[in-house]
Amino acid sequence: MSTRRTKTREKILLAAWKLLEASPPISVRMSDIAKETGISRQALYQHFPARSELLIATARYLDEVKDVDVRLAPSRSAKSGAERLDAFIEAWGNYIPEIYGVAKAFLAMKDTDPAVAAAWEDRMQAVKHGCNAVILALKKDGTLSPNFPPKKATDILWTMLSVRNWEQYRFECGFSQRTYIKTMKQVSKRLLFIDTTNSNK
Amino acid sequence: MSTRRTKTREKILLAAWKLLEASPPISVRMSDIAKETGISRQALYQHFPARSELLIATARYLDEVKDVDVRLAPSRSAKSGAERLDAFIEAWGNYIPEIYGVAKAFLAMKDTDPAVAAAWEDRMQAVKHGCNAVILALKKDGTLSPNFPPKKATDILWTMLSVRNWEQYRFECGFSQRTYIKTMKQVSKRLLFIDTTNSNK
DNA sequence: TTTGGTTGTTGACATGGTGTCAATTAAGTA
DNA sequence: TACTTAATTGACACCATGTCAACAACCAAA
Repeated sequence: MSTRRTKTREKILLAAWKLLEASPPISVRMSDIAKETGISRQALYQHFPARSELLIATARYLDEVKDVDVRLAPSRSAKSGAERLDAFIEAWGNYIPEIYGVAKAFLAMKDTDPAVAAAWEDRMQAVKHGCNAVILALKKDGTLSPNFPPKKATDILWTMLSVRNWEQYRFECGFSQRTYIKTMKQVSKRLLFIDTTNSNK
Repeated sequence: MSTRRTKTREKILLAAWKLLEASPPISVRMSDIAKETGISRQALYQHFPARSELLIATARYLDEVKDVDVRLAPSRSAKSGAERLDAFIEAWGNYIPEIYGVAKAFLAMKDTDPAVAAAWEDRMQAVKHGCNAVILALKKDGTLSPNFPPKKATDILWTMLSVRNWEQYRFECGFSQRTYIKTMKQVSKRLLFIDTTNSNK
């Protein structure tokens, strides 16, 4: 039971997380994380062979703590496709701000580090699967617009809900988080639902 | 007439452009640009005090060569709002791939360099103004959906047409450039047009 | 054609961040 | 207490950016 090692490791991940999620955002160096943890920079490398590994481990740690599956439960148990769409946007859309710091670090590094790119890709594919499930539920209900084949509808929804777009809406367009969620629901419905004389209230 | 200086400067910009636009994309260092230009790395700094300045100058050079205004002319002279929307998407959407290499370099650097961030911001605001003009034309026609106030419609269209989204559609979703354009036209129409018994063919 | 100023070249060096290594100290446990 | 594991310190390699100084090549005008 290397309890000491485990404890330090967790302290490191916690420190990394805290710094990455700091606002205003700062550039987080290995030395910053070491200082925040209360150990030497070199000791960091005994736990994580590279910055990229530490980043990936931090993401995994987040996954664990934040329990994504629980958050997505309402979406999965929704009765109609419409409800499922709303629940999914609610869950994922409100998850983004909680992971944004780490996500930003991933996005900044994925162009230079293949391992980071792969880890990011994984997570984004998971989101895409979520989108796809929503689209399939709509199709099953017969409420998916015939304008878009399911695959394409998935691509569109997925792109619409990207972290980059969240970033733009929040920081460039000045949307509040609430407005963001409301808008995404509104837009996705208008876009993906079959045309009826539907009033989207 | 420092014709020699001017000539070298242009050679540098051309080299930078060529390398940034290279496919597959590569990370472009000052030494790479120097080599491509046929001068020493240090000589580069006699023309551009920093990498960021060189990048910004390259963008300006692109602006000049590519003549954005001419491309946007069809959009501005469109008769209806609908035509204007199509023309704008066509112009901007087909412009993106031509500047993508440089845009990518901007996006990678704007988080660390304020000057780069400002230059990028400028260009994106120009695009946003284009989007806004489109929305206003729709409103004037009375064909803008009442679901979205003009400002919000602009934000949505602008975000939809971001370089990041183009990137995702092209490389993540595997859209062809043609499919991308077609999809953006289709989505924007469906989203922004007032509900009539419109068949979007 | 020589002189002078501009442009480019070479080599050396500072900086800042990542990652490595070796020797040493401090804990924690058998 | 003795052994193992974890952390510390200090030094160093690497790589990209950016700076500096001394020197060479070029072009133009007198």
